[in-house]
Amino acid sequence: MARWEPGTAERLQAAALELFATRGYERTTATEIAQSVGLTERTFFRHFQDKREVLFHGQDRLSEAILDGVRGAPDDASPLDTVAHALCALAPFFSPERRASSRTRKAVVDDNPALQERELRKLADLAVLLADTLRARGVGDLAATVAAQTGTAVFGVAFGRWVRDGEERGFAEVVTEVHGELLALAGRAAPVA
Amino acid sequence: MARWEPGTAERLQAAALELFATRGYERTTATEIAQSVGLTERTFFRHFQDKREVLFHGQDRLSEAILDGVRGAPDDASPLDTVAHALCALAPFFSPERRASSRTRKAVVDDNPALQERELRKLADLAVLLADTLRARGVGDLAATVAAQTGTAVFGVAFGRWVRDGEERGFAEVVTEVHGELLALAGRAAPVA
DNA sequence: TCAGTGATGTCTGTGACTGACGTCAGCCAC
DNA sequence: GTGGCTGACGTCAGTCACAGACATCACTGA
Repeated sequence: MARWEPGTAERLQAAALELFATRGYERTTATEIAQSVGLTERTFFRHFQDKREVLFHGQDRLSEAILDGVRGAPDDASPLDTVAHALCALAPFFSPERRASSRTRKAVVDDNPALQERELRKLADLAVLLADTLRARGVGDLAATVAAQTGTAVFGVAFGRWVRDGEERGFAEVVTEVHGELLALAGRAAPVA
Repeated sequence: MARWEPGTAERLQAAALELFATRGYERTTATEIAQSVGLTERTFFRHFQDKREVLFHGQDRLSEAILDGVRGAPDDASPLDTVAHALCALAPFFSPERRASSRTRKAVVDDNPALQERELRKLADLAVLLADTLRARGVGDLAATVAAQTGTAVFGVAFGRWVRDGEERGFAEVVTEVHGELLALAGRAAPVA
């Protein structure tokens, strides 16, 4: 038998989400989270750079999936379609069974400005990676930046709607709707401001 | 003569920017900022909710200007054009003389993740206000959300380019370029993903 | 003249984080 | 099988961002 149970970070994350959801983020200390799984505060901070990060553990798999989606898009797809395609490929991460826990987590984040800030930064970091990946596909600098920025905005809006809507709507469906709305808006706009 | 000099917040802000630019954000304590203008740490935190906020003092005037621009746009302008119009009206805030200090400030922010997070949140808060203002003009819910989100993305990209480019380019000109790029990208996209 | 106001200082406490160092089971070489 | 190495953890002490409670005192208006 191992000296320590494996999956320490995951246990800390689960305990943190539970405590945050019941007591609130600010009224939960890192010491409490650690103690609730039989560890010390110091160990908590060895696994996570800071207290907020515990809610974002494992999110890089999502980012990687998006980038893979971009890299796997047809060569002749436009930048915006490439991103939309990659977002739709994320559907497995947002299956109906995961909606409940996503909602709990989102409620916790929405309830605390500090957590919102971290979430926004993760999204911004993703936008930078997205732009890099688009540039690697030959997309021009400005076009890549704008497409990446717009794409993450679409992702954010779509995710919020997917979590909020009680009705059964697949994630890809919501992405398509939001993406379509963007194109409709652009179609009604003039090229010169 | 008044017991205390007026403009305490402004003096703290100037001192903070100076110290952050020379020593770096993390190696500057709130106590040091306060003492450099003859005040105490406690007074610093009476003027600013937290240490980061000192770099964002007075930014609400910018937000108000954007919202005014939206409210003052012609009634028949499309949502995206309305936002672009409002952004161009921001040019007085981004005059050539202010570019140097904007660049200093941006360098400080770009150098510190915590400051980036705060900046992103300010932008996100602006997007919410923008969406509300668009809705008040009769724009539909989803359209208002997407236009506001896209508009703040355009603002962010345009601001970054305006600060970065050494060449003399007016802010409105950069906004028009970025906005145009977005429309061009949308024109090359298909409505169904 | 005198109570009220507002910006400030002082004191004290909490909690997020960090560096240095000690501990100890499992693994590997010899 | 013994000794050393490693990795995950604990312990201790320290810094700093913030916040509550209370005192101070120039200025103000009645």
